[in-house]
Amino acid sequence: MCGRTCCHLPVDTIRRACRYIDYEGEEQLPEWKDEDKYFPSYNKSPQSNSPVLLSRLHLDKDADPSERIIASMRWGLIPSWFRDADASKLQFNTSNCRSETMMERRSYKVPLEKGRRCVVLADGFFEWQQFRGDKQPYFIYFPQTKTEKSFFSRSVDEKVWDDWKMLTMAGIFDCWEPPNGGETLYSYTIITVDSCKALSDIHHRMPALLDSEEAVSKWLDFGEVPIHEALKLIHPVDNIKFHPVSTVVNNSLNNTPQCLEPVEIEDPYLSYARPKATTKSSQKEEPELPKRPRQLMQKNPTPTKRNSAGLMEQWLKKYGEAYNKKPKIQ
DNA sequence: CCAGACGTTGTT
DNA sequence: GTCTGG
DNA sequence: CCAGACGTTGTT
DNA sequence: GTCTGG
Repeated sequence: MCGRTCCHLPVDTIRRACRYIDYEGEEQLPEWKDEDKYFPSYNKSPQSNSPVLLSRLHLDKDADPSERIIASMRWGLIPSWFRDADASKLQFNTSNCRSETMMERRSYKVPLEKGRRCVVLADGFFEWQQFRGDKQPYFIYFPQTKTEKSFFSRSVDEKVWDDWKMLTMAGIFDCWEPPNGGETLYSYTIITVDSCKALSDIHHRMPALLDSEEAVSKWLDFGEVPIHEALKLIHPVDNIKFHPVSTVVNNSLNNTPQCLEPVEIEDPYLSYARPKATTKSSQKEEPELPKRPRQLMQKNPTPTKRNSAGLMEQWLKKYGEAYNKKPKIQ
């Protein structure tokens, strides 16, 4: 599941991390709508704003459909029909959306049918593993080109973050007009799936990750890629790294780099070791033991099947597999 | 037809 | 136990 | 997601 | 606004 992220990079660094190649083969930096509504934090919770990618076609009627923009949006989707004057009065949770039922849920089906697909950006997300009533948080993120360790020390040179590969999560957004007037509120939900093998020891759900440029492009391009094609992108993704972090992250007010710092933890598997019951009378059901989380080395993701025609297909032929070969800016 | 919901997570 | 606020 | 509140009257 | 339950 996904109820906390880290997104601490400044606007310009994020824009550079989001450079991409459009269908004309041109390198682009996305424009940022509502730049001033984004506040970087090592500890972002629902109701706060984070950067999301979306097709410019949502805002400009005759934009190139492959053109991406970044917008600051509220985490926790407010359906367009919500009538209370205060968005925070919504009486149900929309920070996550189950992929299995999203086409049946009124709050998600309607925006999905309008093509309101977005890609939520973060340095990574946090997940809490439960054992013996305790909770161990982990930081979870895409594998990096530079060694992961170089990002997490206390005295890290902030410039190393220029090389961070941001996490890209599939989301749905909606637009809400405050009944008493004011600006349109853009808000989003993060789609969840069963967890991948690598994460299954930590938790049984995870956000739907888009782990290639091709997947991001298809999820965003609601003009070229119909829902039934886009839904094929929503599945567990194993291309992931993680490490345990301090419980400092538990309190969302703790906005410090310590939230990312790896910590040594007592092996929960060993901590469960105890004598086995030998008599029939004490043959109670043993509580299930959490397994030792392992850092699994993952292969490159297999490219998604290509189905759509026209510009999209041409673009894919040329750039679809250029994933990770980021062209330099200038 | 009207009334009322509209959502996810986890869990002994 | 359940909801709100961060 | 976790942390922390969960309530009213009247009072200084 | 739209769907489900009665």
